[in-house]
Amino acid sequence: MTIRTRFAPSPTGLLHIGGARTALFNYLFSRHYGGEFLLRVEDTDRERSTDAATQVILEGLEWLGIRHDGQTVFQSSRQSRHAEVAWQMLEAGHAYRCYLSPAELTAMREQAAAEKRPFRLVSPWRDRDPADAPSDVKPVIRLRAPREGETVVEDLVQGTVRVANVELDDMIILRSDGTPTYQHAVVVDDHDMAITHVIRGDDHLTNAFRQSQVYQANGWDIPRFAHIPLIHGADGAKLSKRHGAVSVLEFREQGFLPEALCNYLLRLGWGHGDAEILSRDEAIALFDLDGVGRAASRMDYAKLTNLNAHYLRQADNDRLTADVVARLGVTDPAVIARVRALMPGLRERARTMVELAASATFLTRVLPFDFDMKAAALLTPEAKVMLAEVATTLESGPFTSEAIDAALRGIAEASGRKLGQVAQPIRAALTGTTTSPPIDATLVALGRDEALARIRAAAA
RNA sequence: GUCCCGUUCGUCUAGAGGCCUAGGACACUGCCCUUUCACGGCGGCGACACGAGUUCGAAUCUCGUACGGGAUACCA
Repeated sequence: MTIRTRFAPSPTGLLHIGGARTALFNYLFSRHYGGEFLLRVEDTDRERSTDAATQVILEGLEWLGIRHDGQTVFQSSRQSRHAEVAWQMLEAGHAYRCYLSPAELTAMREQAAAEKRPFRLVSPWRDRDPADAPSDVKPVIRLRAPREGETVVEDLVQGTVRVANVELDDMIILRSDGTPTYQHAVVVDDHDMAITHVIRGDDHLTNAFRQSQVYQANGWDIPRFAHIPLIHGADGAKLSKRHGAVSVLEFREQGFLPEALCNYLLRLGWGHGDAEILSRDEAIALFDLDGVGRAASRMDYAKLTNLNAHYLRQADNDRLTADVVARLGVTDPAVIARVRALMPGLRERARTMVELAASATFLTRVLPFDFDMKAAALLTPEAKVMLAEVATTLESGPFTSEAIDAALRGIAEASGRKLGQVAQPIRAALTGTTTSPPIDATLVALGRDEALARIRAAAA
């Protein structure tokens, strides 16, 4: 049997990291078993769904490199099929028309609350003669759920979960306006799409009971369920805007690489021995549902950042340069060349693209520029004399890393200074700061003309 | 309220009755390396929520308590 999974977001907001991880797990699981991964946009709530949100979800998945198979299914386009199934269930006696008005429902609920007893709706219309139906109320269609026994869900992550059927009331499958409810639509769609494994957040665990009943009423095979724990904020509370970046696209803005985010998300709630760094291929080879934990996990930016630094160090220099140049708004080919030249040294020192870009800004400066406090302090009268000497020395000879290194060591030795005492003032002159990649590489990236101009300006 | 789920270092996790004096990673921290900043290397700190029980033996099994989370919609 071909394994088929799906990711079914509702386009009512952003693609947050919890959703992204759910998509990742579905994707990895299907790939691991050589199956298919489908995408279904659950836009049945017309009020809250927007095209913009759909686009954000699509863009987020693409950025993360989570590709789905086949056409994207829009749930709204399947409403007639949902209704059709509802009518069939009605005809077969697995569902019934309920004429309870919203007002009556509210009254029943309030009374139950007042009496401090749990509210379990038992609709009088479940067994009442439809001939008694009031003519002024448009009915909803409710599932005729079993009243006795229990419903059991064999969950691949949570284990066997069971609930007494008396706890579950007859849910609405078709609203009075003829539109399907989510609980019904999901089942019909998953069945029609031949989904074999439903992997989703555990906030849906209790929905699985009701959905199982719909499958059973229709005589359909129930897919395997896997309810994965939610991701919480660093404070342990449910993820929300106040936790900083929530949307995956925000992570992109904050300078995280998609491969780093995927690796981080994979390890959040899933483990495989001591494996920490996993490429996409390794993840596909190793991923399985038995490695998924049951407890909610917290978002940890420090770990994400550390992972990002790892991937930054092995990323392609041209790719990083393009990103940095875009973030800095640089268009001058000469400056772009400097950034590219120094990229191997820069990327060793940054943890995010934002930091990388910041570390490259000195390459875009135009004389005269400001020095930060520490850099300015390095430019003592004595240092300025030395800088003039350095400038003179570097005027001739090959302007290569090796030659520059040799020349600077010569100056240090001749003047009885440590190399650091020579390099730091040069670094200050070149960058206006006290940190940069190795001084020889920095000089080479800037080019002889620009480098000497900066050193002379600082020596003056 | 009721139903369902969960609980190992600060965080992510390894752990499927003896291999656990509980391992790894991040964070924090000491030292080394060093051309600044990083990287790296070697150390340190640090956890089985609590209480009963089963067992020769429990982080691992059972029950209870506490604390979290989710669900209880003509939302998804």
